[in-house]
Amino acid sequence: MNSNEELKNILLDFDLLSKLVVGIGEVSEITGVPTRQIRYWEEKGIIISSKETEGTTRKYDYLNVKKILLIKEQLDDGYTLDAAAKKVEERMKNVNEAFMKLAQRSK
Amino acid sequence: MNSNEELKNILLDFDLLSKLVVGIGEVSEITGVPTRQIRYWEEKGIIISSKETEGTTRKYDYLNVKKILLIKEQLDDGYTLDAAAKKVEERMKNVNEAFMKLAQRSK
DNA sequence: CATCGATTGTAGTTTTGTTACAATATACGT
DNA sequence: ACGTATATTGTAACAAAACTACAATCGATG
Repeated sequence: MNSNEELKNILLDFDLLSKLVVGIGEVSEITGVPTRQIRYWEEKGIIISSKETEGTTRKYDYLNVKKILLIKEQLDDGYTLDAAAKKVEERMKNVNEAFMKLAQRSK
Repeated sequence: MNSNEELKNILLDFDLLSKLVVGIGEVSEITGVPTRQIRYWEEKGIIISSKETEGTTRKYDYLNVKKILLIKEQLDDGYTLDAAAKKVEERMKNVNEAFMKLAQRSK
């Protein structure tokens, strides 16, 4: 099986991938950021889980988790939370765009 | 930004994607298969969530969800559960392989 | 109609997540 | 040192989601 076929196999369900939303406990395990801290960032408007718009418990998709990881990086680098958030916001533009396009292409 | 760059952007965290494991309720919403039914398939050994190996509550990764979707398809086509499972097992070989390779490549 | 395969229902319990309060810590300017 | 702003953490009381272990149901086939 060649590379294109592999890719297609995944792309076919890229929209499935975008539906994989995990709980806050899982996010904490993946990223190493305590749940309490994640909720705090959310209070500040830096992270927006799917809860804001619907359900009762917070759910995080790939883009959210990615963002949390990036912010953590910046904090470790010595940036303030706001500065980290701003920097990451920029970087996320590219990630978002790429993700969305791939999701779109697979429909 | 060209296609390769987009792809790379995603591939960079393909291992993150593979860590996104969702709860049974979410799987049910995504696939349309009732939680009760998913647990039943698991009893029969057709689906293997992460619970068997670790935690206390079941978690499902992309491959698990994909498998559930495929089994549902086969059932709707009139196959028995065992037959569906067998057929899907074959198809999953390719999906597994592709997924693993992509995850690997991104390290 | 009895049996098998497949699914569904549910009570009672455990795990996970939520809010809303407050406490703590660190840094910075006056 | 003191006050202030930023950032994080703790926790009690409550709500949601998931778990197990029973049992019931339903359709097809011998």
